Amino acid sequence: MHKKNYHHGDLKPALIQAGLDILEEEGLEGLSMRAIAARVGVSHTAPKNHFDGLHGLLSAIAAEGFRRHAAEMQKDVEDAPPGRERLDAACVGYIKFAREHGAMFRLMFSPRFNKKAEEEELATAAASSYGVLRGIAEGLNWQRPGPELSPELEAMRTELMLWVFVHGYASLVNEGQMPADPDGKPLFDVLELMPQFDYGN
Amino acid sequence: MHKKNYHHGDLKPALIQAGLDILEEEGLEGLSMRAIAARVGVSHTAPKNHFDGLHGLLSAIAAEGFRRHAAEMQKDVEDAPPGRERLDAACVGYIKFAREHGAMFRLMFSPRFNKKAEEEELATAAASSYGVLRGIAEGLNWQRPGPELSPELEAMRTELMLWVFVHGYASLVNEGQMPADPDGKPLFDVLELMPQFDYGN
DNA sequence: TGTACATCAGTGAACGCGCGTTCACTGATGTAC
DNA sequence: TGTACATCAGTGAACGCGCGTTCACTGATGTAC
Repeated sequence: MHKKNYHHGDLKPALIQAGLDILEEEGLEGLSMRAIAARVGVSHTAPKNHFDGLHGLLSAIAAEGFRRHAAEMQKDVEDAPPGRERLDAACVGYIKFAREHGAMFRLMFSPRFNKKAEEEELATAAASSYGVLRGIAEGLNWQRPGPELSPELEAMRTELMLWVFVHGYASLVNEGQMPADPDGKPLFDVLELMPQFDYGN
Repeated sequence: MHKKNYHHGDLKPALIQAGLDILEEEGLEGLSMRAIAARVGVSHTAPKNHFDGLHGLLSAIAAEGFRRHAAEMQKDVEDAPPGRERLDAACVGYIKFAREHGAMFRLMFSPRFNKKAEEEELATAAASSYGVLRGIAEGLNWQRPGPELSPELEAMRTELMLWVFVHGYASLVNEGQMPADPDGKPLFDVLELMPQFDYGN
C-alpha cells in the first residue's frame, strides 16, 4: 500500500494510535514526543510536521479519547431498553471507561487543556461525550422542592447533576479512592447510589 | 532561636511549607526536590535526611494538604447552625478547597499514592478529611426506595453518596470543566444540586 | 513523454535544561568519662 | 570542667538520564510546461 521508505504515509493517525497504546501500557508519564515517535519507528522530530508541539499531540490524543468515551457510552445506552436502564447504562459506561482507561481519563480531564476554547477539535470531542449524558438527562424529570426554573435552566440543572454524580464516582475510582469491583461488581450498585430521578417508560 | 549556619534546625517542616508555597505559586509541575530545597535555601540533597526520596516528601506534603482540607471544612461546619446548613457548609468547604488550592487538590488525589496502605501518615490524614463528611452524613436520613440494609451499610452508603457528589463537583471545578463563581457565586447553588436528603432540625 | 523544480515529510546531530541519586566530605552537636 | 569521640545534618561536585526544540539536510512526491 505504501512504500515503507522515508515517507510514512499515514503518520498523523499512527502517532495518535501510538499515544493510545502508550497510555494503556505505561500511563500518562510515558507520553513524550520521543516515546511516541519511537513507537511508530520514526524520528522524534517528525511529529512536528503534523502537530503543534507536544501539547498539540496530547490534545489530539485526548480528543480521540473523548470520541471513544462517547462512542462506548452511546453503545451501552442503545443496547439497554429505554427508561431507568438507560440511565444506568450511561453511568456504568462512564465509570467503566475511567476504570479501564485510567491514564486516558486523566489526560482527557487534565487541567493542561484549561483554555479549551482554543482547541477546537478537543472541545468538539468533549462536547460529544457530554452530549450522551445530555441525551439521557433529557428523559429525566428531577423532582425537587424549591423555586420553579425555566425549562432551559431546569434541563441544564439536571444534566449537571447527572454529570457531577457520575464524574465523581468515576474520579474516585480512577484515583484509587473507591474500591470498584472488588469481586466483580461495584461495592454499591450505581443504581443504588443514584438520587431519586423520575424516569419515563 | 537557631544558629543560621549549617544546621537548619527545623528543616522537615520548612520543606513541607516550601512545598505548599510552590504548589500555590507554580503548581504541581514545580514540585521537585531541587526546587523545594532551593526555596528553603538548603542543598538539594539535604531532604534525604528527613524524607524517603521525592515520593516521601510529596506524600508528607499531601498529608498536610488533607489535614488543612479537613480543618477548613470542619471550621465551616462548626460555624454553621445544625441541620441543612451544615451539610451545605461541608460541601461548599470541600469544593472551595479544590478551587482555591487546585494543585494541592490534584496532588492529594494523585494516583501516585495508590498503595496508600503503605503510607500511614497520608492514610491517616486522608481519613481525617473523609471523617468530616462522615460526621455530616451521620445526621442525614437518605430516603429511597429499594431493599432495607443494615444500619452500618446504610450509613456507609450515605457517606459514599455524599462523597461522590461533592468530589464530583470539586473535580469538575478543579479541572476547569465547571464554571465556578463566574460572577461571585456558583452557577447553581450546591444546595440546589444536592439530592433530596432528609435532615434533622 | 520527459524534464525541471518547488514542496512536502522525515532525518539525525546538537543544544541546553532540569531532574533524582550517589558519594566522599565537613561542620555542628551531643554524650561518655 | 574539660576532653575525646561518635553521631547527626547539610555540602557540593559529579553522574546519567530523558526531555522538547533548533537546524541544516535529504529523500520522495507532485506539478508545470
